[in-house]
Amino acid sequence: MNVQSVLLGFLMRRSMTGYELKKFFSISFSFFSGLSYGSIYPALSRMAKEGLVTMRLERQGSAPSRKVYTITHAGRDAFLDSLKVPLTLESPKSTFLMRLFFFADLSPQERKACAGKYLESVRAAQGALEEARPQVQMVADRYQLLCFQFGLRFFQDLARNVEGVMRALEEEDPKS
Amino acid sequence: MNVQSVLLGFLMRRSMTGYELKKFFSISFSFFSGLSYGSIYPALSRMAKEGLVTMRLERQGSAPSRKVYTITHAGRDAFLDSLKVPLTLESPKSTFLMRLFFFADLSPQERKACAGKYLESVRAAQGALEEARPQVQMVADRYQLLCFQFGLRFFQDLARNVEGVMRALEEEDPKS
DNA sequence: CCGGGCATGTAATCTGTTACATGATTGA
DNA sequence: TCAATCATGTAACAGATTACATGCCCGG
Repeated sequence: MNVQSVLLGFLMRRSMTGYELKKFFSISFSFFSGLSYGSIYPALSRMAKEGLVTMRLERQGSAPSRKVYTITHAGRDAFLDSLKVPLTLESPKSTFLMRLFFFADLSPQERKACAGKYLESVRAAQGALEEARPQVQMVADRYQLLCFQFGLRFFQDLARNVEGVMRALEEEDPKS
Repeated sequence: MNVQSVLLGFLMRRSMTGYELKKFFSISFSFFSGLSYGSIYPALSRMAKEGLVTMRLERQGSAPSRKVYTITHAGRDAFLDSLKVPLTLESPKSTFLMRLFFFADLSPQERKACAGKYLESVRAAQGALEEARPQVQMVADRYQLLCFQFGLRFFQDLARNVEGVMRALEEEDPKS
């Protein structure tokens, strides 16, 4: 699932400018992915060249022109095809996992501090996601809500997993 | 945690060639990350230039020479410093999450098939990891074992999460 | 004799981010 | 007047992967 598919997916819902796509993306997707203008604008240009979208220039007085992109039939086909490509399971690329792997090179205090801070950040992410719920519920369909819940659970599970590690660290060095 | 830090981390344990590093990496790390020669060899050359490692050429008759890399004092420092850099929480970049987001564009059957196949692959990964346990236990220290268990739990949690999605899909369309 | 493991490396490519560059409108 | 929002884009960089290129040794 690359930039192109995501952009097409949003354009399936309605026509938008690159700027709006980024905003939309930030609201709905923020917790599991990000997209920058540096990838959105070139992708839209390319897709227009390839006939997956059409562009309509909206001049508005002296204000900067908006480029409203609309998905074409070919674009829809490309998007629906991309939804059928078999998924590949990604490995849990966690910075914490990497760090944990080399915990032997840290002191007991450093180990606990590291795991503790990570746990905090996981809980913070979880909290932020929970607070975003009303916003998400405004724009999300049934499956996007499922997506949201998947994300919440993900962070909950992650927190529990890290808590397990912390318990193991405590057992090994109960003092301090 | 970039290529350099990982390589230095392994070289903290013992001196090795690029080839051995890759093998070591595959055994211990495979389930949460991968490294290719295309990134290992250039990194080792660069690190040698920067004085983080030293290289000893081992000629062995007509067989290809081995380049055995040994970590230097500067290398140790660099590695230990890299362990103290604060972790940033990464977002759950899951291909499944992306797909789920656009499930409205699939048929009920396609949705179930997608989630089902993904669940299968998660369970397969879980199984593969469990089978690798004896191998891991041979080479892993206490924290690397913790790492392994973290990975196992990760897949278990992921499977449960996907099962939750599948139940939601069933409720919506109980027939078939 | 041939496949697999040992051993090294480069070049092309991909896919994206960050920083830079510009400029108007609008509301506090 | 000043910050935020709207709006577009490029250039440099980053960090990797994949495919290519080479060649020996050993066991079956």
